[in-house]
Amino acid sequence: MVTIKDVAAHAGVSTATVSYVLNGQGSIPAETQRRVWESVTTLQYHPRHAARAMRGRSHTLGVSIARGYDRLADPTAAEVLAGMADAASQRGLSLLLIPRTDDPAAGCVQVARSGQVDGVVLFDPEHADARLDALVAAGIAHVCIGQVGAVWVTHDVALGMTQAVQHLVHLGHRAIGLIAPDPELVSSDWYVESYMAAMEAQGLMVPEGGVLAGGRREADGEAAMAELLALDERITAVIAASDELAYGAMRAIRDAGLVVGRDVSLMGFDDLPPAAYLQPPLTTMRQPRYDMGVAAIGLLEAQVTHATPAQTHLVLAPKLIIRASTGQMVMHDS
Amino acid sequence: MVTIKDVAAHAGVSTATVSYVLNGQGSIPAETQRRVWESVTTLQYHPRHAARAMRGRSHTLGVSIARGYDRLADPTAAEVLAGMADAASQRGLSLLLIPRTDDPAAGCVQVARSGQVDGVVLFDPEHADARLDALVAAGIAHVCIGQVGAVWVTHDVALGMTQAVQHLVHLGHRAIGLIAPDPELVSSDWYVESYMAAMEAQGLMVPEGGVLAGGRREADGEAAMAELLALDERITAVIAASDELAYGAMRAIRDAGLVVGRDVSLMGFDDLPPAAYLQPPLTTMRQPRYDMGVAAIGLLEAQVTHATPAQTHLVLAPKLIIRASTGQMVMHDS
DNA sequence: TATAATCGGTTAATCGATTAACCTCCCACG
DNA sequence: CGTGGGAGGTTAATCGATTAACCGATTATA
Repeated sequence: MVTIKDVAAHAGVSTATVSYVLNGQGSIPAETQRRVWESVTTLQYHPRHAARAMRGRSHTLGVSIARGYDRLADPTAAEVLAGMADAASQRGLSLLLIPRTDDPAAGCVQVARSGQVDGVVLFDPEHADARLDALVAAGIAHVCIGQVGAVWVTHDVALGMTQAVQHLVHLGHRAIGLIAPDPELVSSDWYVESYMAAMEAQGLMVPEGGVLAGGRREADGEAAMAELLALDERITAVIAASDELAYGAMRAIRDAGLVVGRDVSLMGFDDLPPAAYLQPPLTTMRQPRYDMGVAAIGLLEAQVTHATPAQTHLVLAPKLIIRASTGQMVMHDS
Repeated sequence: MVTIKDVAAHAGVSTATVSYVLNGQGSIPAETQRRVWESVTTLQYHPRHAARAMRGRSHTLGVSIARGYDRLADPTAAEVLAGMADAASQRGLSLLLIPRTDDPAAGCVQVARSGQVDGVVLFDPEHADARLDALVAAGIAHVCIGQVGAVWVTHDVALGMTQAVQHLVHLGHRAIGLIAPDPELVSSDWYVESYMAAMEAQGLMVPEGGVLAGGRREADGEAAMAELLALDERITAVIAASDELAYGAMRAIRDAGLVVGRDVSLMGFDDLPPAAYLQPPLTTMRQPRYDMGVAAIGLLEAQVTHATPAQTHLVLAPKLIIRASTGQMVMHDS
């Protein structure tokens, strides 16, 4: 293994000089710098990361994934991670997947206390997340993907809901229902409230019984949709708070003998890959997943380097992806 | 920051004793060990990773993703990564996403030469992969996801194709076509040859013009399928070498006024998430992605620790996922 | 009896890079 | 002529953990 000593010997200078040249410090004449760099490339020298990290930072950020690494296969998480990875690379930082132990909170703290990482990104933080509490208690820099804790990045549910309602209104819909997320999730209230606000802003009444707590899975969406279709007031458009709920809702509509996009317009939230492959393809609000990852790294690095973050949180705009599951409202004479 | 000195002072022993206790070496009496451990927990001591890594290994493995981190959002890659992450955690190893630089090969070498990682997992290795060449030249432990280089992990195309053909034969099909991958990909030949072998093993003739080079994208599958449908010999079942090709093929079948799973049976390879949501849901060969990740870590760790790997490669079996896109052959009187 | 191993530890060297402190030479200035 | 100061380096302390070598007293073995 090539060390700084080898380079120093090869270039005929001391190790200190090599270090100064490498880090662009001190007053080293151009000629000497050239010699040092030449030795570096000749010997293929790469400073030992561990030795460097012993003083100062490790220039590595940790990523804590709560629900198991199979969560990586979820495109929602993977795209955020992709954004983080790109952003980190650009800043000369590495990303470390924090090993999952029996106690995730302990794992996060351990990896930071040991100096392996300078800060931690928390995926899927929950209300009372043990990891979050532990990081706060230990004074470790961190940022949450989702509106939890002190520093976080999230997507703009209110804006998304506003655009969703507007889209449907432009198509002529007035009776718009909502299949909300599982009430146990923090975000649930946000979806419901934003929907209410968006409806009011458009001067629309929320249909009687038109807001249903859906759940998380496809089946929940199916059940909720069936209920919505059974209402007295005919609902012509439905917003599902997630794509997965929308998948189920779509099935319920079809099972009722109706055509999605014609008889009933349906929207999702997320834009997961299957959305484009459904029959009909699903109109949905694409979440700015990649950008959330980029933003998270920015906030975390600011914390690590400046200690006093200029910003504590970011809310990113979603994007309306119009496909065939929403269409012009058609008058029925039922 | 709590160091080993603090622990030593608190426990009333020397730092060496603490080190021995922590690493389970030397002959330290139980009572002393107890005192040390007590101090460790009281002071919340975590050994500094950098100091540890200065001697011996970093206990970290690198992951090099070729095509950009957006590749992470591809469930194929994400699931492999999930397997790697779980396997690494279990062995007390961390996983580092290797930062992407202008020169990926240099990045891989740099991160290993600097001792930041002990070995590297290569995603998406190509025929003449610059990263692979660089790692070999530098003598760095590595393993490829895909049959390239000296140490690799892959899925069993031959077995998958055998099972696929068998499945279709059991359903009564005899005229089975193949939409092959892009001929430029290394794996293309494997698919074609395996298909030929599987057909022969079943005593079937390959239909005239029944093997078409598809490509990579959905559109390629659509075009190929259209061509297959136009053949003189009526083909009743088609195997697409990837789910994505199958998506397009499915569209072509529908556009021809035929029903997938009844008039024409269609299979994919991969089992990506959308496969289950298609109309009809796609029968496909699920690749052992997660297990490939686990296996890769195993091979890499063996290399890192024992220098002389017992195994140089692993071929894992895929799994047939039967859905509605394949069905009993029906006699037509066309 | 001489030699060696055991006990429960300690001391000090070591890993590779950073950086504060210092050194020497040379030139300019008063 | 003496002094100050910058240019162009060097020396050595330092980071935190690991580990070979060793300590003196006691006991087992040859």
